[in-house]
Amino acid sequence: MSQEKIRNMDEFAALCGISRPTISKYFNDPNSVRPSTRGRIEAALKEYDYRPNIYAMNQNRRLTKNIGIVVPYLADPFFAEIARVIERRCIDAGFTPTLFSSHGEQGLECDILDTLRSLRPAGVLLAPLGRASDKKHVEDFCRDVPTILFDSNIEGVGAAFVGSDNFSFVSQTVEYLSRTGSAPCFFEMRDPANPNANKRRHAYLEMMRRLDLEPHLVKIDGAGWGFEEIGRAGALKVLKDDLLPTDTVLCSNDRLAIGFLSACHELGIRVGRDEECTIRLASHDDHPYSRFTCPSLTTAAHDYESVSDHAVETLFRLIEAGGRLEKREETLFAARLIMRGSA
Amino acid sequence: MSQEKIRNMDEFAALCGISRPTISKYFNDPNSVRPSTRGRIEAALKEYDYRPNIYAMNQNRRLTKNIGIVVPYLADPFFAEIARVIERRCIDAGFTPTLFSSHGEQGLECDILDTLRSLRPAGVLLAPLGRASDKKHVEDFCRDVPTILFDSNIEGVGAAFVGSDNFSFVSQTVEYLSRTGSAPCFFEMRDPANPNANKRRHAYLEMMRRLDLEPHLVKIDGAGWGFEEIGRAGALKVLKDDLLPTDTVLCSNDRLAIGFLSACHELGIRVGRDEECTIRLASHDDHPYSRFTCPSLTTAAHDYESVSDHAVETLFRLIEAGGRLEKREETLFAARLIMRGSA
DNA sequence: ACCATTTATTTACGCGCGTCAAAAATATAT
DNA sequence: ATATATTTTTGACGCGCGTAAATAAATGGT
Repeated sequence: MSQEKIRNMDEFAALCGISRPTISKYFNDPNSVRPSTRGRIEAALKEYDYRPNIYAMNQNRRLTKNIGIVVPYLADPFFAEIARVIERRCIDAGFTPTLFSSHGEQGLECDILDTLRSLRPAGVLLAPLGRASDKKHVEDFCRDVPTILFDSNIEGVGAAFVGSDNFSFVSQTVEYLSRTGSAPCFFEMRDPANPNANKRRHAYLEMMRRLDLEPHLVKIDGAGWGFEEIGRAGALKVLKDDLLPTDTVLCSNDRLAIGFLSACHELGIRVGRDEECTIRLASHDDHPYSRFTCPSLTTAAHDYESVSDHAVETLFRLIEAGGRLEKREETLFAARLIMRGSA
Repeated sequence: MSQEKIRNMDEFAALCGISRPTISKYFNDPNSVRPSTRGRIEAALKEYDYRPNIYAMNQNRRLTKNIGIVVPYLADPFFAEIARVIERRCIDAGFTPTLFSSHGEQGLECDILDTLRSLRPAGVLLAPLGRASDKKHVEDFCRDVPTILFDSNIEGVGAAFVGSDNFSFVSQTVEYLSRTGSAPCFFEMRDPANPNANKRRHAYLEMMRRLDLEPHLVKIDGAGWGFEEIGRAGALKVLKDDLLPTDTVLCSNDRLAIGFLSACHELGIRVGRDEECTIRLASHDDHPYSRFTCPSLTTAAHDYESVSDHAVETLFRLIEAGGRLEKREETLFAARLIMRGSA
């Protein structure tokens, strides 16, 4: 490989023996030039490693090849995992994804959207904070930038929503639990930030009604995104005060359940479906760690693959269509029940 | 707020009644203009919301205000957490951090460095893959871009390294374990990707030598970043075949320990320091979930704050110094022993 | 070998901002 | 009030690339 530093596209074009506009065309779409030309360019690319100045490129393109990925809380392995898959899909499609985490803060989410707007991305995949989002700010953003919402929906905002079907999660866990033992109570935060939590509560109540069982909501205090600690503290209180109406507990999500398990262990309460266990515990999300808890967690799994694939595909469709879809789409994927040791 | 869209800095300057170069100066450093001027600009900024085109800005600046943050595996909450802290520090200092994850893949790490190079960042905070890194590629990158390594060191590469003192981790756990019970064996992957793992093994051997105890290394198979599963599978094998030389186990890191605990639960083996427990387990890292395991994990905690603060501060110093430090710095922070239920 | 079609080249302009030098305006000190 | 130092303005150039129109060359089918 030659060691000369190439300053710009003009120099590189000269070294190729090809005109600059053709080189420019190549970088915008390698297939838009004749195969023989492409070959010559790529040969030169091997020899002198030249990369166009992205800032100059993006300044003049009406749309960049950037894609913004925004999640509410990256320290939650669930989001880290889905972000990873989405990122990969975008790269494979020739885009440049940039990952942002709102860290559970409204202000930061707004800042990220502002930054993103000035990055003029081709499109954005946004998992909003939910109830904690500045709805108007998100709405304004989605009007200007082609955006797909995922994980948590905001009615009417964005070109489409792709997520999981909360009813399918809860119906399967409730059905399974009540079929194999006593009916579950529903363990959740009093004031959940994520709209999925509300959907799950409603699904629980609806399922219990259908099965003609008496519903019990166990609401615990706590704010923020430290769900494990909130679940642990809530469970300690509930267990100590003997406030649990049943021996079967269905947590709104796995992170609460992880905290619940921790509290049980602390109090010497055994969880599982064996004889000597006094509590059965199930949950929702199939958090990456839920298979390693003690006992491992019976839960309803997101269809990660489908959600991320469909979100990305929808975004590409949206981009191709010039930023507008005929009408707002909502796609929900069903859960898969994963039976493990805890229930 | 007025609704007119401002197209460029010229228009905004006209609306302010201030010349464009002064506006430009303001955006580069708000304190470089007279307070009265600054006031007028900021008043106008409230009224018409204008933001300079970042692409045009960065094209002409010799150095951008971007900072790259690269971690080996973002789905590991340890890295997610440290990335979060670092990100925040950079934002507060007026930089624009961009987060990248190598997802444990050498190729991706190289791609990220290439992308980063063309982003012309002011500086980069890089936690390399370690042994899996393409050392030459990283070295070349560090020659061109001001880079601070963190978490895992590559000798002589980058302007500085900031990390944790592995000896301090292991010395504390080994000392504690052997003082309060039988001496620990060391449970680790046969072929660890992270160089810290090797340092920890050496520290274990050295500590055992100093305490005049017989060391036992328990090496398990497995590759990749799914440490929990590797730990679980390894522990299952070791426990079933009764290969454990002692009743006290020290895991190289918490994620292996989480897998170990899972295996113990599966086999009905009780872990902890109580009478009825047969195994004591300790580990290193203070992984965000280690307080919620059953039992909670006795571990040695990173000084997250100090590592991230010092890494960021060193990077700022490096940037101010124009990209060169007098000599390569290495800073290690001591661990803090966290005693919990498992040992 | 011819013509129609596709592809590449030439030339030139514009994008939005950084930056520089010289001149003008303003602030601070005496 | 005057001299000096600081800040702002004016005017102009350049950055590296996208893009468009007109022209030239290459291709491919007959």
